[in-house]
Amino acid sequence: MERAQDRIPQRLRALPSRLVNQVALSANRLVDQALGAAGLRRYHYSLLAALAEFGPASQAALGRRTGIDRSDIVAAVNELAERGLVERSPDPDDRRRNVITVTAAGGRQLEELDRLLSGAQDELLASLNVAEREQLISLLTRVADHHAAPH
Amino acid sequence: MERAQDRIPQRLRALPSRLVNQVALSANRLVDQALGAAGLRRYHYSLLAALAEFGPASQAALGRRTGIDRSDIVAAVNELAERGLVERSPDPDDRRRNVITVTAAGGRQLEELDRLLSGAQDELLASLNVAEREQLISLLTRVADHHAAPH
DNA sequence: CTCATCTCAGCAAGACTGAGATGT
DNA sequence: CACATCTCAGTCTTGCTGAGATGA
Repeated sequence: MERAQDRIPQRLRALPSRLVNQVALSANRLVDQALGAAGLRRYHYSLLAALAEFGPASQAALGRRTGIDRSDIVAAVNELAERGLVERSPDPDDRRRNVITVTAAGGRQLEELDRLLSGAQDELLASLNVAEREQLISLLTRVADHHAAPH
Repeated sequence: MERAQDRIPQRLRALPSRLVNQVALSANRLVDQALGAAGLRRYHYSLLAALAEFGPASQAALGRRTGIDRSDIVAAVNELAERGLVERSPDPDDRRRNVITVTAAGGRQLEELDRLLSGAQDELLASLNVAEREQLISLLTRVADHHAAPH
């Protein structure tokens, strides 16, 4: 019989790449939980956020802005439309496109999701004070930007 | 036609949970690339590291120490054994178990993987100086530990 | 003709579940 | 008997690719 909690190798515990993955896992768990309280998922929030910030858009543009694959946008928009949070209508200027628009209910839902998400971030960073949170965000942003850059 | 690079919503860019995910993605890409140079994967490194630090172990113990699922250990150990990096032999004290042992070649391979991985971490954190790297690691460790704790 | 858009069908990898065979 | 171990088969989810239909 082995000890209940086996120790994790130091080589692994110290690896930044692994640390970041663990934190990402916790983050995803907390965020999924929070958004799940509203019956929605991460990509729903991404879509609503993109629509709220940049206004009505084609599904292709939404895909580029949120990083959601072209193939998956269809179903996600369907789900939002079924709940009355967005409307899909043909673009009169370019009949290949659907223009997606947030409804009033969608706007209210987004505010609610913002509150839920903000709570999840607080939980995630609960062990850090305000200055430390800002520092972590700043460092992560620099690392992320460095690799997102047009190489 | 849309602009080539669509802007990402500020709500998303600012979210710590999202930042951490982006960084984790870059980390995984770099690490996979580095280990791929030796023809191995992340879980192979985890296994070799666990064996090197805690000595020969059963497959079940390896699973607990590395977080690899019991079902996936079998194949991973097979792959390492085929390459002659570990040996699988029946445990004389408990005949349900296989005892997995690192070979000399496995030890050398681990050192090589350590070098490759260390290079990947450097690439990942290239935009930070040494003090900043330590700070990031310390903050991430605190966040990770806070959520890993036996709640 | 070319390219973009929307849509669907299907693949591949990863994380997991269930269950059987063996042994403690 | 309950439980641990090793193994295989199969499921589910996610991110992606390919291709067809429509239209600019």
